[in-house]
Amino acid sequence: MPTVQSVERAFAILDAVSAGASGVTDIADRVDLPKSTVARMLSTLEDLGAVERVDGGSDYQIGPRLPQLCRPVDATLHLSAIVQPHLERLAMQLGESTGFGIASGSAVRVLTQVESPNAVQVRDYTGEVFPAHVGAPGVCLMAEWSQRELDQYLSRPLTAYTEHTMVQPGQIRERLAQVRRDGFCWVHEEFADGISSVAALVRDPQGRALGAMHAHGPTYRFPVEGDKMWIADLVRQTARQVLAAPSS
Amino acid sequence: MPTVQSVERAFAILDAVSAGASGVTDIADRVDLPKSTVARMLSTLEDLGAVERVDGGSDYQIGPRLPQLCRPVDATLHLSAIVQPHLERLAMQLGESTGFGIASGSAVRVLTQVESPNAVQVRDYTGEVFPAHVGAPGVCLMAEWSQRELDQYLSRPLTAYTEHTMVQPGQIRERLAQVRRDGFCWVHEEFADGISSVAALVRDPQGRALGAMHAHGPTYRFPVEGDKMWIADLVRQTARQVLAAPSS
DNA sequence: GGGCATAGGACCACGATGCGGAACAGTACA
DNA sequence: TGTACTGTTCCGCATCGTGGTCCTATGCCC
Repeated sequence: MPTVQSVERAFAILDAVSAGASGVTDIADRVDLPKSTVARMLSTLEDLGAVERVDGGSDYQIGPRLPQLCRPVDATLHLSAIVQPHLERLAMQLGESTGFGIASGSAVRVLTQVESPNAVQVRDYTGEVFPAHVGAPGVCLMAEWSQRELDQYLSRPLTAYTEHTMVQPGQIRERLAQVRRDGFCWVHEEFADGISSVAALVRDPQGRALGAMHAHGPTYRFPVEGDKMWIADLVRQTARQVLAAPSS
Repeated sequence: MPTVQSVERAFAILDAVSAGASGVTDIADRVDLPKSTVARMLSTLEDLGAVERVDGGSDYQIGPRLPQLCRPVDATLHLSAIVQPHLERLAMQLGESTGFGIASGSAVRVLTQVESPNAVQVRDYTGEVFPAHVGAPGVCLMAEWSQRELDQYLSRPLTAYTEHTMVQPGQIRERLAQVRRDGFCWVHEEFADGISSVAALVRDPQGRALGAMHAHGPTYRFPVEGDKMWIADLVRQTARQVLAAPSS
């Protein structure tokens, strides 16, 4: 099938811009095309937002359109976008990182994470997937599983992520019962050394769990002695607000 | 100036792919063009790497070319690439984050940072610019300034980033003399609360400072009591090796 | 297994669009 | 002021992109 020359030329020009070419003549030299051809292409690419002029001058650089194309719209991004302002507010209130995860089979995938205002903080886990039992969000989601799903999960040996990770089925069942009563879950140094976290479920108006919101921080400062209950309350309240208040 | 229709169409197709369209017919519907036009465009975009087929089938997704265009080649990236394996080895050896910064006027710009193997670590500062006096890499670079440059910098009030930041010119001059003797610099909680760091210069074969390599970590565990000297030696040695050993 | 519906892809006549040379305006520098 | 260079615009021309058509492949249903 014959290709479209104009599109090939446009990408050659984008290559040159990306590689540091500056003005029309420079780019024309690099791609071996007449200046008028390059000027017309640049004008079109600029209209499209694929390139932009540096400080309104006559030097070109890659524009915002290409990064936008690289971030494909994903159904879960919509949910992330709704949750995001709540996570940001919670991060400011607690001074720690916050995040949101959804079920991925019998694991949990971190959809989005908001950085702590502190320089020392937990690293970014966005996009990563973990077994449900090792972190607070996963435990919250497990509390919603049917008896059959739970039995199946607990019927095989569980992975310990630290020496503190709870892996005994009996203990896990007791923990889940407690989570169902409390509406939140604290996990200390089970997911990773030096990290504590608390999570609560985000539910839709029908009461189904969409995912779990969590806050986590270095154990040496989070939680402060005696603060566990109000922190858990705050996370639980924030989770409840996700689909109750308009996001803007 | 008239635009190039084919390029506009190509981007409309990229938009549709990015938005989740799957096959030729789907995309043709979304962009309101004949299938043959869309098929030809997709074939060209596929040749260019801008789109690719999902699992070799007939569904399309955004290809690797666009992210490549978004990362412009920068002269400093070459230097980063050379430094990177050294930073990675140092991060493994120390168990803390490492990084490399270069002079940017009288400030320091962090070119690259390598994560610590620890879950609790210093956040990523890559790309950020700081006044020279507030961090170990900047102080190392200041030690290379001429008397005139130093006088000019110290003639205006300096910004304190924490209550520990050294901002008195006399103290700074003494510190710089010490750094010239030692070949490294330790900074504790001056750049940010809870962070300590040590840096040493990376020099070219002519002895000129290209930038400064550093390691930093949460003060509660870095450095361990009594380890400051061997850590500083390790950073200084690693910095010396950057342009001495082949990078691979 | 056969029929049907749909999608993908190749082909080709045609004219619209893109090409590129030339000229001009603007800017920087000696 | 003159020169050199860059960016922009115009326009005649023909090449390239268009889009309708048709064929093949695939999946689904009976």
